Amino acid sequence: MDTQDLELIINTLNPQQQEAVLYTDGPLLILAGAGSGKTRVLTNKIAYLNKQFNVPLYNILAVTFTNKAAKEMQERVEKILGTSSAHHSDQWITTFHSLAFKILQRHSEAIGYQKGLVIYDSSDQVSLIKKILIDMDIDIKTIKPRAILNGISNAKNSLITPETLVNKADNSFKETVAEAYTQYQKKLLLNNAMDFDDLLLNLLKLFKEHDDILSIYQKKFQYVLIDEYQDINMPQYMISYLLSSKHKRIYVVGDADQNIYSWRGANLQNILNFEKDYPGAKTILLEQNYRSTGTILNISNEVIKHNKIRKDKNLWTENAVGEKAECFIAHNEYDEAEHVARQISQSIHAGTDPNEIAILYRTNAMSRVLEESMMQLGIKYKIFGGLRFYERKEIKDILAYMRLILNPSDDIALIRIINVPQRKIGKLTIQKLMDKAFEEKKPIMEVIDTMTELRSIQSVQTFRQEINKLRLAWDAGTMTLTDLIMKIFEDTGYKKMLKEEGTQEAQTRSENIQELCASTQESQYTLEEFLSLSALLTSQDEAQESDSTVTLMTLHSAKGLEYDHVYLVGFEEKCLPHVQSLDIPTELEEERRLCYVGMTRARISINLSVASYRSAYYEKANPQDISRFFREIPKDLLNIQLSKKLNTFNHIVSALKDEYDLKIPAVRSIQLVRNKTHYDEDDKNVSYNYNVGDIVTSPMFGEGQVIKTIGQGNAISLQIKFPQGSKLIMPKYGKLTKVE
DNA sequence: CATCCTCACCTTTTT
DNA sequence: GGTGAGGATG
Ligand SMILES: Nc1ncnc2c1ncn2[C@@H]1O[C@H](COP(=O)(O)OP(=O)(O)OP(=O)(O)O)[C@@H](O)[C@H]1O
Repeated sequence: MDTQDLELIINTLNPQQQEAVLYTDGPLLILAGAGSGKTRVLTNKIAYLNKQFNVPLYNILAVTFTNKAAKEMQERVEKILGTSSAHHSDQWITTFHSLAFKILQRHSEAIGYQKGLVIYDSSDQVSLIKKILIDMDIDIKTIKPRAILNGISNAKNSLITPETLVNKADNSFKETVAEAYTQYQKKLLLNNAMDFDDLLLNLLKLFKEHDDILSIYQKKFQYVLIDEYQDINMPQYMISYLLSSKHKRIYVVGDADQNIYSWRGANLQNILNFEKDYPGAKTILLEQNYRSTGTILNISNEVIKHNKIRKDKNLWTENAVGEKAECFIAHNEYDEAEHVARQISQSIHAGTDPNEIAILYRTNAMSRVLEESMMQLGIKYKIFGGLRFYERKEIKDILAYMRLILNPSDDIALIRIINVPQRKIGKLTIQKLMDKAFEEKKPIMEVIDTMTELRSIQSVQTFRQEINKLRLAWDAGTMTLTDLIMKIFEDTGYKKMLKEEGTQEAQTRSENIQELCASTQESQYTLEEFLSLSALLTSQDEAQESDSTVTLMTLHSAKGLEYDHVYLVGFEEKCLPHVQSLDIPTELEEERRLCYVGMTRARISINLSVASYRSAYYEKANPQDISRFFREIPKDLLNIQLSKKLNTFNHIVSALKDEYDLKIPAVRSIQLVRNKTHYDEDDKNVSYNYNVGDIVTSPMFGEGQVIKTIGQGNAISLQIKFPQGSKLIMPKYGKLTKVE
């Protein structure tokens, strides 16, 4: 039996991969390009350690980049080992942040925290820092809270303490950051809370200050495996170093070309110096790509070669050559989105599994237009990123109640919900409570009784009683999380509030809370586990795999994933590469790596698209140049397709036409000619006579009503409201018929 | 104290 | 195009 399993683990790998799995004597660095099976090696290695050496899974620490990746790896390991190895409860295939949280929860007192740690997500951070800045008499209009938080986060990622930052501050902004940082950490501690960065820092602190505790985990984690090592930051590097410093059984995999998180402290040096930091380390290169077609690999390799700061590597495949990459030149982002949605729709009708299609973009904001097109064509899709479930107002409100029940000194939670639903406790009252708490350096709950002069003190006391009642009920220990959520929802009047609002939106919110409830039905978590988990879960973890849906996400989120068909939209200068990185060579190279990551997600096809004009949210449409990365793709591996909707003169087309074989859309070229002759006639003979209110039919959109006319004569444009939305159409081109 | 309105400004990427 | 701060009004 066992030997069979072992063979299964080994035989599905090529010789280099096998070597990587079998080598267990000391530090191991696996350097490899995209799709070469790095993750597969790690997965099989875990299975191998378990099967060959009987290493229980609880002695193996495997760190992945996202919770989703961790879950996937867990599932794959389970599949290889069979369900018999149900060490379910004590599995450590996880992310650095979850690892830190799990450990810190157990030892919070050792670093000056109490039990019941709370994790602050980014909106909690913002409200806390705002509060601090206001206390510091700083105008949050001139100094943006986000900027301060960035400064703090950068400091943390470089292991700089508040004190050091104060000493290093050499201008007033830095001084502000340093002072805010100091206050921020104090407040967090007071609220028994940590932000994401603190999880790592505090774990490090725990390990550094408590040899005995470190030693427990060094013994526990006999093997340390780390995926995506190129995107590890300083604290993460230190944590993995400490954990493996006794036994040196640390196996890491990474690809320097996929380093895309340097902006949040990921340091390439960590992987480049691995052999130096871990003397005697063995390095294995994986060079065969199993994921993509020859063409896709070729294109990606050519693009990434243009990075100067880079070691070249030889990545090859035995897969079929495959199709050329498509590149669609659209008029604007709407045209682009429509085209992408059409293509996808056709592809799905032709039998493609929607789950095997992904649309990738540089910024979250770009998803909206795409979503609209997907909806119009009735294509089911899911979005990674954007607003997470746990970041929705109503969910956070309920969670805030839960936080306050768990931890009465959580002022942020208190302020969030003290007047939701309304209890006639206004800004002034809250301000006074905050001031008092600030003065006395006590949590708000504890200063309430000293504030008898407040007009709405009665409401505040009632509120406190309400919370205390809920806490009492919970502490009795007979309630499940589901019960608690329902009780909060009903007893606080939240449900009533939503009901009375009566809007569609309120209905949705109510449903979301029900969903939160449902999600706790089967969980075994304690209240604090549940709360912190909810802060750690990202949008990536929430998606249900069951449906057949197309995936939309940012290039960053696509890391580590793979799809048959990849649509890479916004392949433009200022977009990819992003405008903010154009002047900074190192960041430009990171953009190129991002492009490389995106392209190498594809197994079968890459579909690029470019919008000739794109409007950045508040601006009007700006002409866009095609991405420099486009020119780095070998010409013979590209099929360029022009949109029918392009203006007669298009800057991208004229820039490309001498070098590239541009396919003029067949329909359009005929139309052009025909229109040209018509045009002359039109000029003389036809006068378009459309007025607001006219009913028209269009072959493309069906029946609609004119809601606006722009221009006149044969150059008239009509804004027409169709069932699926309003369109701007020129009757000259649009073949409209007037319905009398 | 609550609600409605206006105006400014905006996110690049995420655990 | 949307969110949040701040002001005017009930
Ligand atoms: N030896 C092999 N034989 C067949 N298929 C393989 C082999 N090794 C890996 N694969 C497949 O190749 C694909 C890529 O593997 P994997 O995700 O492990 O690569 P990776 O190096 O982690 O990629 P990336 O760095 O791009 O995320 C997967 O579908 C995997 O199943």
